[in-house]
Amino acid sequence: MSQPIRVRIAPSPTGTVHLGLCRTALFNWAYARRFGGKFILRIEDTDHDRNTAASERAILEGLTWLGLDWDEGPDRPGPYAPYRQSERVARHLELAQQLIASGHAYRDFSTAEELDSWRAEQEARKQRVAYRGGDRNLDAAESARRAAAGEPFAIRFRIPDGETTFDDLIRGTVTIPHHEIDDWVMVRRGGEAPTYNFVVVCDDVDMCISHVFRGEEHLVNTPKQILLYAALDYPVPAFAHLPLMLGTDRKKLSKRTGDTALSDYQEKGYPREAIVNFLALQGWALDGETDLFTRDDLLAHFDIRNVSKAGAVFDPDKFRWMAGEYLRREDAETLARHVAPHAQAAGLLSAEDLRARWPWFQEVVGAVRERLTLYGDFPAAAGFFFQPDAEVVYEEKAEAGARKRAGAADMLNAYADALEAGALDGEDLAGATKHWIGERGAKIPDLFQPLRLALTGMAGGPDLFESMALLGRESSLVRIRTGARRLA
RNA sequence: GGCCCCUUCGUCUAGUCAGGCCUAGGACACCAGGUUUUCAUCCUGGCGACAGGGGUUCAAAUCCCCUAGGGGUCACCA
Repeated sequence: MSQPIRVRIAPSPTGTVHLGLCRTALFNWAYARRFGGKFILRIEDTDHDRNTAASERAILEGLTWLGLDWDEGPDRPGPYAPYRQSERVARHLELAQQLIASGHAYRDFSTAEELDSWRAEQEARKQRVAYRGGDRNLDAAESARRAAAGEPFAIRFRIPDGETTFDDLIRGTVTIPHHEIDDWVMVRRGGEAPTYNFVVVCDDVDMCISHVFRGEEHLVNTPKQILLYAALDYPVPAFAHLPLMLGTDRKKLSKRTGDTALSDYQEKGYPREAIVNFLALQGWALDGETDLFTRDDLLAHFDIRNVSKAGAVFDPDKFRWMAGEYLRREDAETLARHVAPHAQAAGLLSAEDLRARWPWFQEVVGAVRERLTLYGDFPAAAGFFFQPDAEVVYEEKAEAGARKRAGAADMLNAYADALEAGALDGEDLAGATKHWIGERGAKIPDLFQPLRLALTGMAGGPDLFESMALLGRESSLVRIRTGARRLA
């Protein structure tokens, strides 16, 4: 294995950017970066109705956002361009012809109807037999003549007798008997459209891919491809089949049991490093003790050989926890910057407000940071700071709690009076307030609970005095007076 | 159903290749305490697993065999 390390991710641009794709990309990327290889992005857009330009863009943006940079790709031309499979079809067809000439492939003139009836026969016989096309042994000259006459055909790979054994970097030795494998279609009837299993190998060959790391669902495809490498007379790359990411139903992660799109997590405000960290933990562990590790830790220790074999059930709770860990480690400035888009999206304040009151905004974020798990939690946690003073939204539970305090309204008014009179001025408003409560023969919650309601409308929240400072004297007083009125 | 892969706490996993350091470690979740003006954060403690059965060995989570369970795959989709 002295050849240079070149790994790749080959997503098809259909739909959203799936977390499974992100993890496969991450492992390929990490391997390339750890061992000084190249990471290639190739778009698998073999002509299909589902391919969209928007999806291709989403893939490039998503991977870029995650910080998984590639060395060669559709937007980053390298020595093996182009990096979009649809642009390489001429080459695929050329190789297909070459394989017909060498006898590794043959033209199958079977019609769709013939195929259907063959399949029906299998069904009836209750026993599956691999497809060996009727035209498999057609005389070469005859085959060429019919093709020249314009008769439509598909090109199939000729699976020899025997079995294929290969060494999987994660699973060890895997053997699959050939009688399980169809003579598979390399080029569809019509002669213009090559299939996935074919182009993948053609392109991996042409791009000198040394290691193929992909999902376990491709494990049984591997013999087909290995046989093709041999037919093309090209060294077989190393393979590693990653365990699948499973949903809570223990089946391949899908929308059935939760969010699977990277964009879902971006929109909810998961820190990107938390996503990378969590994805890495799906099948790989740094040392078994440390769950939280940096990208550098990953790059210093990652090896595909340490990836586990068993599928990993995706645990949304642990993912959220991890997001919170990363979020809370951010400094005030960074956190505020990450939270700002969510505050705007929720209509809390405009871009201009944000600019004009940036230092204040940072302090507000700082006041609630312990209550955030995701950036997107900010509007719910700190929304009250942005509500009109006379219209603070009271949560039912909070209001009920405040009403249980006898004389809550009077208490609030009296407290407002004291504040206005400057009776509590000084360094320590919290201490002065507690002293004030004691003088009146009341208990702390008698004031604090209604006060919290008046100020924030919530039952929980940041420190009351910090909140008042952030709200400002005027706003605070209006809110307290309003609270007294509403509780009366 | 055939074939292939997999199997340690509910979940993610360490330990398995090189059998003894494992009365199986960490984390999430959960439960119970503590800190706190509330909520949250934070701290402490608890609960909790080697799928089952046979071997091999002085010794097995670790090696071998069988069984069971789960998953993947069987397209002119990718």
